[in-house]
Amino acid sequence: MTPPEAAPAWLDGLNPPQKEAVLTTDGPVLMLAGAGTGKTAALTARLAYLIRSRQAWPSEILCVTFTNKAAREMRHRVGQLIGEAVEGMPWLGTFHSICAKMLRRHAELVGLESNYTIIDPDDQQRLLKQLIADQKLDEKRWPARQLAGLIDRWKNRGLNPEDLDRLENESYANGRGQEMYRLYQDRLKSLNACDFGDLLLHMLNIFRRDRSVLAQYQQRFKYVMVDEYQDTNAVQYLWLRLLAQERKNICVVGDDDQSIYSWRGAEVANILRFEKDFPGAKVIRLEQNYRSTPQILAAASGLIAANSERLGKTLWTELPEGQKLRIVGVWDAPEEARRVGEEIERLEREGAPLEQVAILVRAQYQTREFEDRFIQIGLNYRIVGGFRFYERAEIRDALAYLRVIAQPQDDLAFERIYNQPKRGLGAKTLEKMHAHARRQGLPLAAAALDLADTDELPARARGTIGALMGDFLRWREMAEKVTPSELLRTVLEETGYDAMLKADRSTESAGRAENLVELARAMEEYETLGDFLEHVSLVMDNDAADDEEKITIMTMHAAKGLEFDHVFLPGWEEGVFPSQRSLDEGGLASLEEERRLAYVAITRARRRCTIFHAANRRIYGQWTSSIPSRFIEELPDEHVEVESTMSGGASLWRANWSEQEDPFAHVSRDRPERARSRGPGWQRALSTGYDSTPKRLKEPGRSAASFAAKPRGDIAIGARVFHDKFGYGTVTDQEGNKLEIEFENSGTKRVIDSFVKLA
DNA sequence: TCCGACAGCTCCAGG
DNA sequence: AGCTGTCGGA
Repeated sequence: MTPPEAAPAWLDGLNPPQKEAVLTTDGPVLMLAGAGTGKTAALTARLAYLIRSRQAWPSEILCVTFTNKAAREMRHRVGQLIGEAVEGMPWLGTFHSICAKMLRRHAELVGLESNYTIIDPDDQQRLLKQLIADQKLDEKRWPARQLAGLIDRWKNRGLNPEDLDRLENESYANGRGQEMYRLYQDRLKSLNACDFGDLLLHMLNIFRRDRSVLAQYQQRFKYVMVDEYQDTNAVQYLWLRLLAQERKNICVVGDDDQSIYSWRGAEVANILRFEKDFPGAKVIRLEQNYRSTPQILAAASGLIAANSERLGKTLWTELPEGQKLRIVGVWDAPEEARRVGEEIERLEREGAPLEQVAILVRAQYQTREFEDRFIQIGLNYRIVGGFRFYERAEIRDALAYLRVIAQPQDDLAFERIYNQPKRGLGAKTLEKMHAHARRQGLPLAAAALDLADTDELPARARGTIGALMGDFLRWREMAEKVTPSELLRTVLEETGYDAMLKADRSTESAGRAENLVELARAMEEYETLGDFLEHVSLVMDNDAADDEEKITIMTMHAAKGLEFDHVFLPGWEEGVFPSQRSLDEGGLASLEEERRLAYVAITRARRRCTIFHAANRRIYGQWTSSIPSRFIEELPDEHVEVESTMSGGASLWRANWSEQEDPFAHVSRDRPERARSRGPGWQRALSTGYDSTPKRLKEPGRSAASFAAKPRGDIAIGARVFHDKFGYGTVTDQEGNKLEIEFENSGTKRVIDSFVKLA
């Protein structure tokens, strides 16, 4: 280690513990950083220092964040510190994006190709639905949603199908959990796809199985840094530990009071056991808060003190006193929105920048009321999170086309668009394609191509499919020559998707067309289709860069790590916040997590924080009355001021609330973690040479492209066969897997051999 | 095959 | 309330 003789100016701006964190580069470091204590500053300074002092090249530092926002922020700030000279940082990003990048290089080790598709939760559920139907399970009793949740949780814990114990297995469809999980994983492999959870689990499996790959990354990463360490789940923890255990130059930053992702499998215990995992770890506490006024800080600290299991820390600040937290009780949700709107307009008149104003809600559904109101009064707002750009139907359609072009095995994408826009292909056709695909072990698109040349389908459908498949071949060739965005424009034009939107005179269709234009524009930054598709599934969110001044509406979760001068916290009512779900299930642990969330929310505020609670609110369309959140009661009196627009008002509610008893007597249960290595993976032999390289397979008089498939061994010319639809017949010709058959009652037809039985 | 009516579910949080 | 999936009719 070389302490710099002339410390750069940016090091001077740091306080002693921050400096220590920056300069302690070697060995394990645990930075316990309370809200607003400048941990991002310390982390970025540390990064810059490592690079500046030549202890590591940017490419030798692994820096993991939780959100894209945080990654972007860090990239930006490091750039400012060390200048443009350094080409980005290839290994700075979220767990998922870093793993996706690694997995592209080692895909074959888990039976994937490097152009694998990353499917989103929507695709995941559709896939599971299919599997549930295949297995003749009652989807009503065993919803796909539930299975998806279980699989996610298993993956978060680093469990492969074979790692499940009996108890886990029992948790779905009377002991078929493991079987369904395995089927799902097999299906993903055959689609050359993986879900979000797989990105991490696959990499963990690779690291565990293949020492040389692990060693390669252990060598590469001289330093590892992890932000929001309290939110790492088991699989992330295991992954990190493997990567860091060789050099032990790992610096993690976290705050147990801000652990709000246990629903995603995060284990606060990870931060508590860091010193055990890395003996001799240096623990550095950042306790000076630079963000909030003493009033805000005291209120938040008073609230979080109600939690039991804490590492404990004392935040202090040198900032001037400031104003107390304000608690406003209103009659109903519309009034709440009205009040917030008025307050923001007042702030605006006083000259406060709208960028410094945020409304933080517990759940996404709360945003609607504010949107309605703000549209009415013409207040500029931006909703972060929620419906992501790429979750809109038209965007998903467009992406589905691109996915099929990039990766013909992507059945989910093909299924989405084979009849979108409507081209007269319905459920019957799909069923045929599925049947054929399954029999031949082909991707759906390949099966479609196969069927286009036969008499299995009505002539019309055949022609349509042939044309569509021809289009895909052409687009696939085009993809090599033109930019992704040009390709998209062509596809939208040639499929008639554009025309479909134009023909639709509804109000939304114009917006949809705009979104597609926006999509094409966003694609212009990308050189290859693959780059873009990965980006869109992992990174793209809808806070499109715009220069207009806007207030921000987002969830408390999304707000972690951010700060605003003015923060509004609506909906502090029992059942909304803490949420009903957390009250119904999860017991004390769950309630404490809600309280941490409240702590996070309040500590986002720099200068002013206002909490609202409404007496009435619609829930599922039903007007429901509610009582103020217990968290309001828990705020220390000396740091709050209460205001109510109703007679009796909040103070009365507070009094009433105190009478309630606490129903959370029992403590949460934790299942022992089980995670071990799995056996050798299996390589799925991909069917019959179907790949993304366009092939010259044109045959005059047939559909644009034919598909070379292996014939069935047991059928020869002259054989007598039976077909479900056409009845008995005799084979008169054979070409690959296609037979010409003279049927006794249906004339001569071309059919696929898998559709007939030997008679 | 497509479209509209109706029933049932949801709304906790992210990559 | 608003969305999605299912069912019956053109």
